Formats: sequence, structure tokens, C-alpha cells
Amino acid sequence: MDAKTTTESVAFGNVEKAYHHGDLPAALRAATAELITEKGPTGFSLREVARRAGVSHSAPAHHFGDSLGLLTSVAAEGFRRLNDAFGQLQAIADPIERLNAMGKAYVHVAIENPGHFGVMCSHELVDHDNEEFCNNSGQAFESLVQTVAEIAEAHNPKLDVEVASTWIWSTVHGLAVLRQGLTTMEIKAVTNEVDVLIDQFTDLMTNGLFRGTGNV
Amino acid sequence: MDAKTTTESVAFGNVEKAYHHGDLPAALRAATAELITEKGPTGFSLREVARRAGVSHSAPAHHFGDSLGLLTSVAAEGFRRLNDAFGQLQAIADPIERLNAMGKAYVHVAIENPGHFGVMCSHELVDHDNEEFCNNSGQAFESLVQTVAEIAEAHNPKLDVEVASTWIWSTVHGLAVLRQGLTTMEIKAVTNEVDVLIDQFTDLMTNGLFRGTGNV
DNA sequence: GGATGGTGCTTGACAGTGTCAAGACCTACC
DNA sequence: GGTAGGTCTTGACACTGTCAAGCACCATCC
Repeated sequence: MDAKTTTESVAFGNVEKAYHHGDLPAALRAATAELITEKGPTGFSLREVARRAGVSHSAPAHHFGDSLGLLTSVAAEGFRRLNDAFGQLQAIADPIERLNAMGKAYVHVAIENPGHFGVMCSHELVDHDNEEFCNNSGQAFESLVQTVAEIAEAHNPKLDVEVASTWIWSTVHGLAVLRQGLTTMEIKAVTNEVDVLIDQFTDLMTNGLFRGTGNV
Repeated sequence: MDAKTTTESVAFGNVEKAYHHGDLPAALRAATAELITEKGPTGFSLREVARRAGVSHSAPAHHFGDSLGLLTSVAAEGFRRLNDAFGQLQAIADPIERLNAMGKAYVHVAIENPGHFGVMCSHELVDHDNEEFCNNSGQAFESLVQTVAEIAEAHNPKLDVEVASTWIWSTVHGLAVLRQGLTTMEIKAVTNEVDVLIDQFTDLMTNGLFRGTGNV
């Protein structure tokens, strides 16, 4: 509607579309994330999303079927962002250091995309048979398993990699969930605190309750 | 308030009270938990709850204000059940053993009260300023801190008790959240598996990634 | 040029929802 | 008795998700 007159669109003859939106699905996902960020998953409404995207109340249904379809698409997008963040950490050679960075990345993605995260971690709001969602979330877990496998190889061959991965995933996920309420209120203040917490958790995870201190 | 007529005395006669229900708040909580168990938190509806309790559509508002009030009351009840479960474990002398039992108790309460748990772990569906909710959830965390403090005293005086407690709480909570989807479908099958998982997690938590195996 | 088919979105209608105000009823206390 | 206050009902309001139907636009082919 508004800024369709960029140089690119003009150069390619993609002038103002009176009728066709351009990329309505993306606009609807953005509006959904924004709305959930503001009002939480319970404040979400298909009609309000449509209103914010400037389309009629049942336009979303045409692209996503029902609200479950739209929310699933938002969740898949969230996991894609998480995978992007993980991808940038693959250069870190030391697997312990990489694990620590992945923990921080997970919580940061959750904090910086509260609208997405509020859906990603839900068993109710998402269609878990959706192919894109399964692929994206599976890829994220695979990155973790890979890193834990390297830790086992380097430091502790007896380690059960899958159990340990599930354990770590639970820890980070639980932290993200528990912190979410706070962070919506006071993002900046807590961001640093969470980094410290992840460092402390890494100490405890590697050394255990008997040898770790929880202070780093 | 609710102590004047116990549920037993009501259950005995089960008379049709033409007007007064007897203990409507408790009946509404039960109906809410049942409904959420069946349809998930998103399937919850004040009017459906009222229908199941056999009262008019706006009777709940009189006791709980709005739907947030009712759901908060359900969450507080869930934490009360968790505290009851924790209370029975105080006789266990070895704090490590007790911690293990508390982890299992947490996940079992979550599995056996899916309607309650679906609300307990939500930042959106619950009023976190509610006094009863704060007291009950605070007491549960206090029990954990106490046990971790005993572990520190016995095995590792350098341990930061609060950080370690937050760490453990995150782990168990994350596990319960991640497992919830599965367990709704196939409770019995997973219950044992979760016990094994908690044992494995306990091994990893005490010994850490460098020394633990994840197999017990 | 004009007709054709298809995609993208709108319009209108439906039953269901939460919340509010007002009223009906019962119990307890004076 | 009578009256006050707690308990629940009734009715109304704006809002919701979903469905069926229709309209506007575009590309294509004749």
C-alpha cells in the first residue's frame, strides 16, 4: 500500500498494486508477531491481524486456512531465525564454548522475538504435523546434538549424547520460558543478567553440582 | 470462606440446591481443569465451564471476576498439589535422593494434572500479582532451594545455592513442558520413561558433562 | 480487440465468546 | 415479621473464527 515506489519495484515494473498486496503472508506473520508481543498469545485475533495488515477479516484464511495455520507459520519462522543464529556459531571450534554461545543465542532469540517464541514453545497453538515446522525445529535440535557429540568425543566418551542433549535443551528451554514473563517488561535490564546466568549454567552443566560453583 | 461446608458433606447428600450450589468455586475449578485437559488451554471457555458446572454463563464472574481470575485460582490449586507432593518427600534424609524424588514428583504432578499444569506454567493466563498464587508457587521453589542448600552443605560448600536452584528448576520445568504434548496422548507409557530420564538427569546434574554418563 | 480461467481478496452471515448492568432469589441476622 | 447482603440468572453488547458466495484483477489464448 504505502511504500511500493522503491527504485527496485519501479525498475522491475512492479508498480503499486491496488488489489494484490505483494506479500500478504509475510505481512500477516509480522502483524501476528507484533500483536502477540503486545498482548500475549491470548490477545491474538485473526481479525485484528487482518486489520493491522490492512486487509479484510478473512483474507488470512485464504493463505493459512485457519488461525492454527498462521500461528504454525509464525512458529516455523521463529525456528528459522534460531537456526540462523546457530549457523553463525558453527565457526567456534571449542564445543563447550559453542554450547555456551548456543544457550545464549536461544534465550536471546526468545527475548528478541517474544511474539514468535510465545508460539514456538506451545503444544496447543502449533500444528506439529506441519512439514516446515518439523524441519526447522528438528534442525535446531540437530545442531545441539552435534555439539554435544563433539563434547563427548573430546572430554567424556561414556556420555549418552542424546540424553545429555535432551537435558540441555530442557534447561535452556525452561529458562527461556521462565524468563519470558520478566523480559517482556524489562528487556534491556535482563539481557545481561541472562548472559551471566547462561555462563553460570554452563559451569554447572560441565562440572556438576559436586564440583561446579555456579559463579564464573 | 470455603471451610464452612466441606466437600464431603456436600458429596454425601448431593442434594439439588435450587439456588445455592454448595461449593461453586471448587466445581468451577474442577470443570476448568477437565476442560483444559480435554481441549488444551486454547479450548477453554468461561461459558463452557459454567455449562459443565450447571450454572448460568456469568456465574463464574461473581466468584472469580473474569477468566483470568478463574485460571489463576486453578494454577494456585496446582501449586498446592505440588507442595503436597513435595511435603511427603521431606522424610528422605539424603538431599540428593530427595532432589531426585522432587524432580519426579514435579513431572508427575504435571502429567497427572495436565489441566492445572497447562495454566501453572503460563505467563499469560495467570495473574502473577495474585497473593495465593504467589504464596503457593513461592513455597514450591523454597522447598527446592532448601534441598539444594543441604546438598551444598554436604558435598560442595562453594556452590551458589540460588543459581543452582534456578538451574534445576529450569531443567525440570523445561522437561515437563517439552513432554506435555506427548504425555497427554500416552500417559502410562511415558510415565516410566520420564522416571528413567529424571534418574539420568540427576546423574548429569551431580557429576556434570565431564564425569557423568547419562546412563544409570 | 474480446473472452476465459484462475488467483487474491472482499462481503455478508452464522453461532459462539467475555463482560457488563440489572434483576431475581435465598439465607441470615435483627 | 422484615431487611440486608450474598448468590445466581437474564438479557444485551461488541467482538470473535469460520464458512459460502461474490467481486476485482491478471495472464493467456483466440
